[in-house]
Amino acid sequence: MLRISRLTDYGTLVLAQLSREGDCPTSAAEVASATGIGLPTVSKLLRLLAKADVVRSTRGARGGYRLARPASRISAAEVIDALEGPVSITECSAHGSHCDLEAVCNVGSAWQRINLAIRRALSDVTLNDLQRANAPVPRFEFAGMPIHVERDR
Amino acid sequence: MLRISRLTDYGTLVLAQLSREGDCPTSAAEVASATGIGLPTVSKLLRLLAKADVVRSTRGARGGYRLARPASRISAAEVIDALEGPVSITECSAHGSHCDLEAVCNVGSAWQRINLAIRRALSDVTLNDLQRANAPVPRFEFAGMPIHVERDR
DNA sequence: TTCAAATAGGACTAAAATAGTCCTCTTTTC
DNA sequence: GAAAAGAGGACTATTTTAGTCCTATTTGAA
Repeated sequence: MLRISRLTDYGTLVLAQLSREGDCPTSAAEVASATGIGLPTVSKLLRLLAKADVVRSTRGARGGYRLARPASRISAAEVIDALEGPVSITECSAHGSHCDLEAVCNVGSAWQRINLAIRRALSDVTLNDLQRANAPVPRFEFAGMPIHVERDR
Repeated sequence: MLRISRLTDYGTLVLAQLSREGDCPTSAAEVASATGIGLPTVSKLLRLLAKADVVRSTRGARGGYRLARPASRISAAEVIDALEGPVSITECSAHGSHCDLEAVCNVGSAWQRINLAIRRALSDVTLNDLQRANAPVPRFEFAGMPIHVERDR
């Protein structure tokens, strides 16, 4: 349930690698060999991330990619949006209210609120957190109420 | 991103309908006609939900389905687990730690913790919450633009 | 000034997950 | 015993996702 795509998962590895490389442009090929992910796939990921301004590209010889800003200012939500598109938790909620079952459907809005809660949480998790193994578990809220979340287990 | 499947969405409609019917067994056909979802699909959903003990079935003539307990004690997480299987946010985290990139992968645990937090949030949302239709529908926006996505059908 | 190293972008294919349908069997009521 | 229901599984079609490849463009440096 609620799974991020494999590509997004790879995306975080790629970004983590760029983060390690610091500010000088790193080529897709270097990232590929450092992460073990195939070059065509890495290239595709980096292109998508560049389009979303999560990374910046430099073309030409000695070119490559680097993070568009520090890892502490890149959120998990941005990465997911860049790689999967900003879609919502249910299909119909993404269209406003265009769905065949509209007349009888009355459950939409709670899913939307759940979605919002999840997005908010993902916005609070940065690439830095994703890299650091022991960051605190994010706090979730639903309908304005904090939802209690356990610490590690 | 992070979308529940259409079947799960339908599942909540089906459950909402059963909840409205109260405690007497309601046939899949009745649910289908009340919700506008196809009968074969409704049957499949109810069978899965019965297997997970979210609904209880009565066989034979005048049989049907009813909720296994009050709507306030059925969580969104249970419904998702029943219809999509209990999987995690990333592929590798679902298998323990079997992934080709294991040696170079150091981002796993934060996703796992995000996953835990999301599950926790979904466990706190009940079918009752999902049915209550009116709460202000938050306009969903990203980077200032309302998000819509996805093709029409 | 030309070559090689890069990214940009899109088209395409293959594989996997999802959705939906259908058929047959069993259980139960009337 | 007939009809109304669920159980279960097999199957097909569709959609999504992943991954590859080709060509064009940009840039640095010999």
